[in-house]
Amino acid sequence: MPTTTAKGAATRRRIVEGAASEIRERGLNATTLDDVCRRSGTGKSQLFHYFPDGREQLLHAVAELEAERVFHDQEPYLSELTSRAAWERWRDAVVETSRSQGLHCPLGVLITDMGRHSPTAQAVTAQLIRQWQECVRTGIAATQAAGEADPALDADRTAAAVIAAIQGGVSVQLSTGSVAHLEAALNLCLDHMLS
Amino acid sequence: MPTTTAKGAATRRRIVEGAASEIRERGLNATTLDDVCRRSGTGKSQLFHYFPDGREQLLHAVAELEAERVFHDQEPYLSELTSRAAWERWRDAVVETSRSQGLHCPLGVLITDMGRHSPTAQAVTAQLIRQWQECVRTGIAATQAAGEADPALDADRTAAAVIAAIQGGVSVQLSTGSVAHLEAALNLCLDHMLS
DNA sequence: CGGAAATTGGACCAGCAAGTACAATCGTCA
DNA sequence: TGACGATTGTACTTGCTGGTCCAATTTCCG
Repeated sequence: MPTTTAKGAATRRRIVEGAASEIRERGLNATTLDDVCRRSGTGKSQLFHYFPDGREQLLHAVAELEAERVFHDQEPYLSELTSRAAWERWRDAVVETSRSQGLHCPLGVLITDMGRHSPTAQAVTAQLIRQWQECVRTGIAATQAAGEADPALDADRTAAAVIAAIQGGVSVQLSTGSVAHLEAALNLCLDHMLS
Repeated sequence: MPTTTAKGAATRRRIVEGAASEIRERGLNATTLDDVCRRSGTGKSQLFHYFPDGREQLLHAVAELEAERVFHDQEPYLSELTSRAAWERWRDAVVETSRSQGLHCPLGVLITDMGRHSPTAQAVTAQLIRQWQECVRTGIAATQAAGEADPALDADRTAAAVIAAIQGGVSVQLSTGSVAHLEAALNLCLDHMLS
């Protein structure tokens, strides 16, 4: 592994981001390394220079980038989940993000496309799920502490259910194009928690 | 399209079932037509004889088969959903099926793998979702009529949430190997409905 | 400056998978 | 039986994709 300069790091970044865009827009198995090179204005020699293990290694980097993006999108809402109004803002943000991104949703791509085939990407998604669920769990506990949520709920299991609801809504959206299921699932979770 | 004899129909069936097994066990993109031929004890000439449009057409047939299988597995439970005990039996059946099939779950394969890439398979999954959701909706309405479920619930939206919960639980399972999210999501739905 | 190391371009290779060609059988029905 | 269409085996073609090679060029740094 040669030491890398600023220029090299920039190229590497262009490659990863180009790959992420390409995968989001056209799907994982439809994306070839040549596509990535064309998109990022590089050649295969660069790609294999920065990712000596080839496709797998690049995919791992993409998975990390997408995981970070998903988490980053949620963060501003996740930290303030204590009131019903805050939960509803968060729900609206989730639905709206999913609607506007449509099939190009990083979460959907990450979990449904990448998660299964390469074990390395699977580790990244598992980590994302854990981290995300932990944030939701914290929000639920805070809402309970604020007296706005049913104190009898198991915060961790409920958080798991919320994550599954989102994931399921997104999956259905990927098949049908409609966010109705995502909305319904989130509404049910919120209604159950905040009563 | 030549007229097909009994022997031909049997061969065709073997091909579709072989393809379905192969896809369930090894994933969609890892399954080649040669794999399917080897598995079903046929050759490419048969495959293209019965599926002149090749891979796409075969995938469509596989999607139909899997959709039917998913629906058929649920059917005995879906028709008797009126009491809490019945809902719990159904939940246990869903979880157990998903657990035992693990990564070989037809539903997961169908929606997460096949649904997106070929529009024809997408139509099949959309149909499956509609049909399934309708059954759940009927069960919810029946439970409400029996006085065991909250009558204020919108049966259709609730059914949509339940479908999303299952789908999400299965998706998470495909990434993490654990059915905990599926269980949590279904439990939340049941708790919300039956109170 | 000047050389070593990093970076880049682009041709090339090997293998695999979808799809084709075609001839050889098999089955059925007049 | 015999002919015609359905069925099947095999070898082949074609295109693409991940990955390699190597020489040219740029960048860094004493």
